[in-house]
Amino acid sequence: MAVKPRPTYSAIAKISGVSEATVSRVLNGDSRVHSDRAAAVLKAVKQLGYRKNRAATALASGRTGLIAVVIDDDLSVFADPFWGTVTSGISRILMENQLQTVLMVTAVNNVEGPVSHYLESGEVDGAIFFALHKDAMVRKLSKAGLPIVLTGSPHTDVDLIFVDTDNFGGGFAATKHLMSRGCKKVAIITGDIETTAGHQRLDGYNQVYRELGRVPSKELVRQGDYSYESGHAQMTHLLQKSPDVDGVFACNDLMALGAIAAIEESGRVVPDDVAVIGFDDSVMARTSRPQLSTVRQDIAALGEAAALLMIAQLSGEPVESRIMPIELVLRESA
Amino acid sequence: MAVKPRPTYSAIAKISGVSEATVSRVLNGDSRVHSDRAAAVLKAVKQLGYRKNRAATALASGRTGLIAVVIDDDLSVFADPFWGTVTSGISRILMENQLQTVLMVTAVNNVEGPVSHYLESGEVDGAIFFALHKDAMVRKLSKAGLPIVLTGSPHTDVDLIFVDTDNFGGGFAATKHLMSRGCKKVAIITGDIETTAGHQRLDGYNQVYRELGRVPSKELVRQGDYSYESGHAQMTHLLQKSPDVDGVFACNDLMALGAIAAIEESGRVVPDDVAVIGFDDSVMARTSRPQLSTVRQDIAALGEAAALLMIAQLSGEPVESRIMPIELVLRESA
DNA sequence: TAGTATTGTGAAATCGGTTTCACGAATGCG
DNA sequence: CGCATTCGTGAAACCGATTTCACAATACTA
Repeated sequence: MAVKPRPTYSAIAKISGVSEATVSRVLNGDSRVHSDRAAAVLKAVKQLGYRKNRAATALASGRTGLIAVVIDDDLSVFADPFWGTVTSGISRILMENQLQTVLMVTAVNNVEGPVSHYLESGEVDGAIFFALHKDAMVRKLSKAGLPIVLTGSPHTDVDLIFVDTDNFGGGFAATKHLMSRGCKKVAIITGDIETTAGHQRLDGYNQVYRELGRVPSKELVRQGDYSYESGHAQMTHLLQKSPDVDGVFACNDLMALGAIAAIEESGRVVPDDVAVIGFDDSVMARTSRPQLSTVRQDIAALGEAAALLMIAQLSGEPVESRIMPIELVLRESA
Repeated sequence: MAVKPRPTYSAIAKISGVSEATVSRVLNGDSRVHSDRAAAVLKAVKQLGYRKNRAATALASGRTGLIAVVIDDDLSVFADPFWGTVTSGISRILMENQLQTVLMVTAVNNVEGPVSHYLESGEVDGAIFFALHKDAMVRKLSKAGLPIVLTGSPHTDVDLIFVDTDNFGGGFAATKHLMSRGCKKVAIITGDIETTAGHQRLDGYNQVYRELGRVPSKELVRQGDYSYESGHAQMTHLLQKSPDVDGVFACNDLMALGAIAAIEESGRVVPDDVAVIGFDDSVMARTSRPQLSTVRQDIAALGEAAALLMIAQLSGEPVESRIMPIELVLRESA
């Protein structure tokens, strides 16, 4: 009936013959404690199977041991395994460092919204944000002193810490490969151009042309929205306006698949008539036919990097944003 | 410089002219407070923009306001959007009820592991588990008094609360449809047969045969592991051993796509020669060609139901496990 | 060797709420 | 109308850690 109450400092202090203050010192790595006393405390801790009460620690120290991971509601957590993977990478690293992940899937638009209030009021020690469209709120929180890491580049390049895929490099590598396999007229179907990631991929694409001393005609740059349907629609448009297009870099796999569908519907063959490269290396890239050549990002590593940057910030170390390398995965479509 | 300190009960008590005890009563809905005093307190609260300190509340009341969502590491959070969707459903509902989601992506096998200890030691008010392979740990925690909800049926049907898709109904509906479109010899590629979900889908399949007074030949029941490759391999095997198979129910979309690939490689046509139905209605089902007929589960609703069951448990209401309905989505493959 | 600086330690205050307890006032009952 | 309840309230204890502060013991300076 009577559940055995969890041990507290009081019990440890009694057993090891020191004061609670000393117990606290030992457990928080204060070096000024005599080693034999410290040993006695640690022994008692082990003997009792003691574990700190997080709430008490939080109240007394102001540190909660919680890191928020904030995901915009609009975002396709619902359809895109990408964010799940990033999140589990984050969670794993945080757990290894005695931190827990608080997941908030919610509308992040509002600077005065509940999320903002929650994060401001010290319920978490830091926050990791995913791919924002606006960073007003984040900047406000950052100014208020909350350690923050963005996953995905910030818009205004203030001094926010972020991790991101090498979008430019990915766009460059994909386009370059299309060129070097003989494509003369390489188009791009961009994603949401509002996002930095979308922009950077386009920049990579343009850079290839630039290095060849060429300029892509405006018609070859089509704007999609990362959906299958937009890939299909933009490709259809491309094939009508520029029937001699022979290569396409789609800014994600979903649009690439849409594009391939459109190409085949037009009676052309992938990759012989039109080569296609996607971005993400999602499951679909392997399971589609033809299998999709694509730009792979190490998504779990992205999450891990984000978590590590957060931990570094918490421990007061100087931190620098990180760009994660990409890898071109060649399959059948290009 | 000096940051304005957050208001506390003390401030509210002073402004509204009552004691801190009364402030607490008002803020916790104790009905015994005079309405005019209560009004004064609420006014002060609003005026100060007061928000409770979660750590202090947790320490004093023993309730942390946190619900753990525990995901087995092995699980394909990495490749499967399924769990991300469930999780965001959970998170949304919990947030609406002033609860936060603590995400733990970790190996759940060990009854004596860190997760178990963490959950036992009162750091969270409850835990929602995803698709377990063993429920020893969960049963232990449940016995220890921690409110628990499983997503996916438990193995040993002790009195654990769970939400699950109508796997039986899904298997039944898919198989039935194949039969009624004229298939004579319908095979099944099962998922991990260790999981209850896998079993139940198979049971649904068998039930259709049973109602027709038939028994599926052993050869028509092939065991996969939910991977694309296993779908491909099992289908190839099927086509060799039972060349006259004309319908396949694959227990997830990924295997269905693998099966379709194998069917087409053998020179047959989907759905004319062999009709295929998957399970999940993942993105791939829409983007593949032929588009995949499949069993749709309302995944977000699954998460929401799990969260609601948790909330009900926390408030002491009697709760019952829930089975969520499925829907057959017919596209091109069957 | 006297005087100051440094260490190691425990008592007690503190963090910000919740809850018990005691007590006066208001109500119910006979 | 007198006594037993019930109600509303505030003072104070409490939750379990951390941290300040004072003090004794030791180490260093001159």
